[in-house]
Amino acid sequence: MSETKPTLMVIDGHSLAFRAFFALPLENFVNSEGQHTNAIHGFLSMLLKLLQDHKPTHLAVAFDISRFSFRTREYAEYKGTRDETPKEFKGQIPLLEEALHAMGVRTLSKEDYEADDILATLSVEGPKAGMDVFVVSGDRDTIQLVNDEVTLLYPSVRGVSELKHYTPEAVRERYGIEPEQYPEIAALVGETSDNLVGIDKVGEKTAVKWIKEYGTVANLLEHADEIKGVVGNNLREQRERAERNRRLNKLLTDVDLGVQPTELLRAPVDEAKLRDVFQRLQFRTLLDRVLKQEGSGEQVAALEPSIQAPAVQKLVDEELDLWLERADDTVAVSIAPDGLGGIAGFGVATSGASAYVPYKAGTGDYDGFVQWLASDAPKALHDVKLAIKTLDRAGLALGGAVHDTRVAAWLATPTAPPKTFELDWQTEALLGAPLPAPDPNQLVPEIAPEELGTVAWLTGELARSQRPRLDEGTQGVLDDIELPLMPVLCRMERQGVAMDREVLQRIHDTMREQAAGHAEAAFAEIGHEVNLGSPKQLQAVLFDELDMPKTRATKTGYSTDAQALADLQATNPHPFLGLLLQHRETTKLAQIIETLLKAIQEDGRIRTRYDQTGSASGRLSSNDPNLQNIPVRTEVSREIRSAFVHGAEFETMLTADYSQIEMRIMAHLSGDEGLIEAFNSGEDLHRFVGSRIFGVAPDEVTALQRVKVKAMSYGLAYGLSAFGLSKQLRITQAEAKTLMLEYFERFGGIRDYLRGVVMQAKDDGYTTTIFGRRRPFPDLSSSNRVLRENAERAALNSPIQGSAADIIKRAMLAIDRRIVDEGLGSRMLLQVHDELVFEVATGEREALEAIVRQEMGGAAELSVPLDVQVGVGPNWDAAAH
DNA sequence: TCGTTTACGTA
DNA sequence: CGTACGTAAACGAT
Repeated sequence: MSETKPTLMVIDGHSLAFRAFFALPLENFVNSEGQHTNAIHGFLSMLLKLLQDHKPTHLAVAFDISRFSFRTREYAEYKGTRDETPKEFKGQIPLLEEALHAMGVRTLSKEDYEADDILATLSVEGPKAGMDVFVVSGDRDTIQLVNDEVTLLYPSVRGVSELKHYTPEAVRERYGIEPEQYPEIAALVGETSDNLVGIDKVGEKTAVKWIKEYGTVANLLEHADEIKGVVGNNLREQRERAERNRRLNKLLTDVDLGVQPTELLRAPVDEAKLRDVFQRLQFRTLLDRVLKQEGSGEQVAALEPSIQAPAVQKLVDEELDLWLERADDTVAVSIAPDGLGGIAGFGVATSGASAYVPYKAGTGDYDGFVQWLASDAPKALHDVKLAIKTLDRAGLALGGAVHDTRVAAWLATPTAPPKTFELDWQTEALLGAPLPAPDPNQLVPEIAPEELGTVAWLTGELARSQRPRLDEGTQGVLDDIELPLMPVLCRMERQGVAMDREVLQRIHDTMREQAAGHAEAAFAEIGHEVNLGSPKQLQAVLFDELDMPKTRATKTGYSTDAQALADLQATNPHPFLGLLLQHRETTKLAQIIETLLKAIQEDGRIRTRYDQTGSASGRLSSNDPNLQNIPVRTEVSREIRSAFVHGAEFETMLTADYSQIEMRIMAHLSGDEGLIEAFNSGEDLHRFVGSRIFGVAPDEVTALQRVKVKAMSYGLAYGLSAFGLSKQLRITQAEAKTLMLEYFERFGGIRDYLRGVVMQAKDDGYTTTIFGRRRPFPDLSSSNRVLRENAERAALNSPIQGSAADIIKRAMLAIDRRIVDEGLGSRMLLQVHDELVFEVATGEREALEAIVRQEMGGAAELSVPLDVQVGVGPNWDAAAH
């Protein structure tokens, strides 16, 4: 193979990234934390193509440090026409640099100079060191750099994927001049993008003609009196413009870069770093592309999988016991259910060894292992809650779960899409290793037993990579709240809640009957049938047939929601509207009841599943069925709640809820003395607040005043605006504004606190709850106002809602511990964010109530008391009163 | 059959 | 132009 000339490629980073930013749709490239990535993605894509096409031996990417340089000092308006760089773009540059470094690419920048000057310097120094140079830039000034050794790759207007190659020949063809003459032309014509104004009436044609004749601007100006006509006059009058332009568009070729071109030899890709950066950017395909194209031979070979799991051994009997005994560190565990409620096998792994355990229940061969599973020996698993349930069904217990890769992923980025918490996603994205998966064509999909060891090992690898990344607060939440909560939630899910089928059936029939009546009457009003459940058909009826005024716009037309219908009823009363609303209400209730009836299991109980990773705030969510949104507001809906009963062997139901916990948390976090006093006074909160605002005695606060104050107080924690408040209270915006001002005059600490939360979150990029739970808020710095203001409201709410979630979770832990420790037969069944529902074993009513009051009340030390309302009754509805 | 949109239940 | 959720029906694309 013959010696080939080394090739240096120098890229103007900002210029190319900026083109990528506008070429790729912003909204399609955003990671789960809201970080925009289109410029990074586009840039790296283009870089890969450049590397593939030109195979440079040396490479550097130059960045401007700021928009200020020696040029702006000479001419303040230089590039002054450019708009402020979009925030969405700016934020991508540090990440792009990080990605480049991970790819072994040097980045260069120099205070007081532009990236173009770096390009120019290397264009001179490269050939001196015997290199050919490719300059990649979207700035036309770089045309002056082109010569036999230097080729300019210039993005065409068509986008980022096609680059025009400017060789001296191509420059001559395009402009009819030598490359080094380009700035002479540009100085005369001007350059809008640099805010350099040229000579009036002089365009490219004239400029080229002049430069062909006189060679340079300087020489042209010496002979300025030879030029005839208006343009000649203009040239003479505006000569300083041309001179200034020529000074500014000359690129410096002697910038001290502190690095020789030969030192820009391409470094190998740092795969670990690359995976880390790309994981954060959520670039999966690009990762493969980079590794395939740029990874060394070995790295490419190692891609599947990129990390090597230790060989999996089969362990039984004494070998198994010995293995466990020798594993002195945390052991990662994976479990394979057999699909029949039992367990087919386990995987176990330490950092250096992995094994699988074929399991047969009832043989006694696994006594040691079973004991170890239940023991405190530290274990890491993916989805501990599911593991506990699976084991429990098989008659086994799990102890010592010190890490859960699923919940840890959620705690780290609670706003990420749910799939990113899953094991397969994490192993692929973070470790670059596919998770062994069963052959989907199998009748009973099962992974090969030895693969269980690999699953466990990958879980362990993840755990080892996750834990050090968690900040102290998050680690505390994981260790002290989420992990210990898992067995508690398992018990609640296993127990379920007893239902009275007959009650539900009766209400259901009534609702269906009423709904049919409403529908029939509604049809009579408009003279034909229509699907009342179809917003589209309703729009036709309301806005075309009945010619009602248009309501709030939706994506597909106009709203027909309850609020819109009520508004219409106020302005354009029509019997159809009322009947439609009634129909909505009755069918909704009937539907809810049907869902509940279907969910009742053979033993007459409903079992929900609590999703510990289901919210961004730290709350639980409930599904299949959702028992956290059972109706409560209307008479009929309370009847539904009366169908939630205690099991036959229990004495009664008990419910306990925190009253105004979010306001109390606000009082605590804000330190607002007025609000703290309100809670410590024992006076009705809204009455107290109302008396302060309206300057009357608490018992003189009118009902209307109390309603207003209450709406204001509750709205605070959600970032309510004067507009929203006016809408809710049906008062004018001016009135709402006055109310808010008066409120904050008395309780200014709250306003200061809420503002402070947002400011802090802007600084940190995340909010924190009382117990250290974090939630990221990337959109707080968005230049998109809607996004930013949405983020601001979510951010100010987040420590409040999140702390409330922390507190009730802590209460659940404490209550569960007491119930277990004191050997009570009563059980905690439901959690509805600020409420806990129990069934009380015979004779335990007082004891349980004492425990619940004590542990809920003591779940956090705030500067105001945590008030707990407890009720007892034969069903959920009765107990709540 | 799927994903999206609309609507609506809770705290 | 008030936060956080889950579910269901209709609808249009597949």
